[in-house]
Amino acid sequence: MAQPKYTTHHGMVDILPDEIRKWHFLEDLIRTEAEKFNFEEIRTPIMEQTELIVRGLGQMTDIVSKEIFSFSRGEDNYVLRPELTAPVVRAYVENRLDQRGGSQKLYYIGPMFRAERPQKGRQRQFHQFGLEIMGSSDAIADAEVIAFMIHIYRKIGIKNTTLKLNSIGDPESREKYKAALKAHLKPNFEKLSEVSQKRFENNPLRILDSKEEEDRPFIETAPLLTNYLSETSVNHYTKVKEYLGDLGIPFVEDPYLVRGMDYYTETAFELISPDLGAQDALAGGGRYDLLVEEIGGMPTPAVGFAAGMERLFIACEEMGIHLGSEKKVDVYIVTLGDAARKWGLLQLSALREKGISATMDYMGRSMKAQMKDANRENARFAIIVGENELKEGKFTFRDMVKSEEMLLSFKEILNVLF
RNA sequence: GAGCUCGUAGCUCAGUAGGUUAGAGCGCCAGGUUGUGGCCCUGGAGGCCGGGGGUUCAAGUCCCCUCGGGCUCCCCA
Repeated sequence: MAQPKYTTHHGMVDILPDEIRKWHFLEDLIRTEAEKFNFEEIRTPIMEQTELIVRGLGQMTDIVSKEIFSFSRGEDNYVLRPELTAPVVRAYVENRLDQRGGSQKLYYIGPMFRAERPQKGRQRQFHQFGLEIMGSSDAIADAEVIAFMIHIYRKIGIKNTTLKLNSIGDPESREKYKAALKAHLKPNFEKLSEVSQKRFENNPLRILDSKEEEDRPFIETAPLLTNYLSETSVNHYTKVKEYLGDLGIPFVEDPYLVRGMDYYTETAFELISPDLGAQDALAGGGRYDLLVEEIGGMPTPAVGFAAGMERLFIACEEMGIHLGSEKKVDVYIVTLGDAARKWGLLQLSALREKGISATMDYMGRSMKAQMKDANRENARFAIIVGENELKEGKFTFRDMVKSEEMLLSFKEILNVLF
């Protein structure tokens, strides 16, 4: 096929009418379930100040160092948001949401942008939903965040998942651990993979995450972060695990789980699925107790997660789950002749006024073509109107499912439709 | 940034050792039914065989370049 003149940018996809129903279904589900958990939606701009993202996620992270779309205009630096935790925290601080009292429970749905090489489950514009609880350091908050996340996947029927859990502690214990880890790796520095060598100074924790074969022996013998956690961190982590157990949410502890953003503290978790291929993370999140202060707000503990919507759809496909209903319309008005077309146009509004969805042919096609169209559009009923019907004031009212017809006045049709 | 792989109708794909006007199924349009959908039958529209160059009497088919898609590494949703 010849390549069209204009196409979407690499890694950016159109969501077409045939697939929009599953999006609506998922969005509706997220909204109704989030409200059951008493979360409120927040919408922030697609673009933020570059500095917010750099400071928030960390200069050295992969996302900031090579995956953000940014540009400047005059004095201002813009960035297409690569995630929403930092922007939500910004909004929380900027709008003094803490003054609403209590902890703030926020959820969001929307597009994110990362300049990566697209592949299965990875696009440059993709969609996430997620939630954040601001103002609570209690493990109950961690448990609720995870519970909501799991709840959504259970509700949809995606069962083949694993919840990975870890605690990365507070900054002090992490510093102590980093020192110990570096001491352990240093004698074999030359044998480490190239990426790991690069991370040795600026981000040694991520070496634990390495999938490079040559790193494995050193990772396996490395000290565990778990053993360097402060008493407070251990207590918090223990509580989280206890609550998850009580809630009947199975999890696997993964002491090597380290997440990509610098703002994480304490609890870190990831929901993975073997159905996704190489990009196996359905959702991920954790606690970020220092981010609010980092961005200029009062010290405020917080925890949240983000989930990839496209990846959720991939998991559904693999499991044969169909989201959303078929497209349909209540009434299709089939018209013959100009007078009938005008009559149809007027009755469309009358039907819609009553809350009935209705449509008609706009192309002046034959009756057969209109019936075919009504069928394709999944019309429940067809109203057929020509010269005779107009004269008599009685219209052919066809039940498209039962294939039965009656001759009724428009008023009688309205009665049947209720 | 690196590697692998694939580009033939709207979609899924056939195209035999290079050989005349490039095919099928689905979808679309029309007719069979002068006012009736889904099933069936018939017909039609729709392809610079991704683009450019080369080899050859002859290229969808072979070679080179290029563009685009998909997958993988890294990392993440």
